Amino acid sequence: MDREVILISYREKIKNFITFNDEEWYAFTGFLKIKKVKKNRCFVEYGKICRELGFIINGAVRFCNVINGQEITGYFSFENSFVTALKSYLAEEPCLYDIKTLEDTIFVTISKKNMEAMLKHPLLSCKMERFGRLISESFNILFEDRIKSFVIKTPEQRYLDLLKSGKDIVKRIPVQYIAQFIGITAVSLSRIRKRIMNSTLSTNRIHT
Amino acid sequence: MDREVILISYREKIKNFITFNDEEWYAFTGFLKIKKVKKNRCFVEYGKICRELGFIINGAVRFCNVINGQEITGYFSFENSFVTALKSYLAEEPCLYDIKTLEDTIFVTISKKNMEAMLKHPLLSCKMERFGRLISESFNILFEDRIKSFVIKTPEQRYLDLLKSGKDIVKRIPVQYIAQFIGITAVSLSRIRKRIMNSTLSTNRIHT
DNA sequence: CGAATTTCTTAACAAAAGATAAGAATAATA
DNA sequence: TATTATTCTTATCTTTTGTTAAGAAATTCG
Repeated sequence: MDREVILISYREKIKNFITFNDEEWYAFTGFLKIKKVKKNRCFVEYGKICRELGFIINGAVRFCNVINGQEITGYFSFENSFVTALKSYLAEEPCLYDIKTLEDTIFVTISKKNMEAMLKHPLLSCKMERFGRLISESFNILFEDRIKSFVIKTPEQRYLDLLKSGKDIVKRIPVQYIAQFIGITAVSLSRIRKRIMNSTLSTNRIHT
Repeated sequence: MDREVILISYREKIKNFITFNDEEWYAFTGFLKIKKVKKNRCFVEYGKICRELGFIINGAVRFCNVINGQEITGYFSFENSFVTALKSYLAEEPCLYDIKTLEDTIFVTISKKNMEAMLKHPLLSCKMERFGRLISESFNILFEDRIKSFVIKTPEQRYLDLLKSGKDIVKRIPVQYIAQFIGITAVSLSRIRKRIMNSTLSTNRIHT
């Protein structure tokens, strides 16, 4: 995919966040970069300051903590969503996890520097404030639900919710990562899955 | 406290998010309301759409889910922080929890309607986009840490982190609510506290 | 101050999750 | 296709948490 095609796709996909007239679009695209990252590589690396706000055109990433030498994946993002190491990006401090690609992934990125330039740019300033706000708010909505699920739900309920949601994460992500996403070990999730299967089976038997 | 005093305090406290010249301030304050809520009353009520962005001048609130007839508190906010039922406020959907005051609390609030008016107001528009963005981003930073703690830490570690942080929540909040905040029962936290105490004692003994 | 209420701790048992290791099922790739 | 490697499940045992109930400690309020 060449730059022009990717940017056209990007413009379409972010139109719920921001729209442009041609003049603005021309100015805006000058600040964008395309970044192609092969499978299992880092988009953001532990210990470094994340200076990019990304948007996934296609592909997927996982947010990956290393605890006692073992990887624990806390989150996923798929195509058509914004990705960044939020705290690191916002506070300009070293990132405490990796963001790694699960597949070959194409990003459109805005560097922090360019974002700040746009926030001062006469033509774009106000629009970019809004753009930033809407992106940030969309993260808030995701996060609020996720925190609530940890506070009021059991791991089993969280897994059932995931199944019900029918999200990409269920279809495309290895079970071990899903377990970590839920906050438990793979072994424990395996037991939960068995419990669910058994109770589903016995329920079906009653009804037939 | 009368309105003028409260607003002066507000202006000072939010200056990291937004600053005004006198003309802007005059316009801005026209959109603000003061809300005083007695202890143990709702600032936001389950099932209703939250249409206010609040800021706590003094007092404190808890975010309170009702599960099987039992209250579970998932979060707290204290003076000098913004409060709203985020998802409900942003998506204009019924709120799925209460926000209740822990003490008599004074809020400065911006109604959604007024916020939208300001976002169109020639003098304030761009500033308010930014204001909204910065508030939203500050929530994101809090949320990201909190989610990570659920994914990679045990309840015991989460409690120890809280102690280390020395936050108001440790000093001002009943233990049972802290347990819920951590995602466990009060009984379980009680055991954890005992474990910690014992290991602290034995450590001290070794060193003396 | 004293009674009543609420909050916190402890105990006992059940249920769930963590750790480790080994075997089955899948997927990758030579 | 056969081999290798990875991922998933199962088993066993330990640790932790949930549940319920009862008693201790602290608060509230008349």
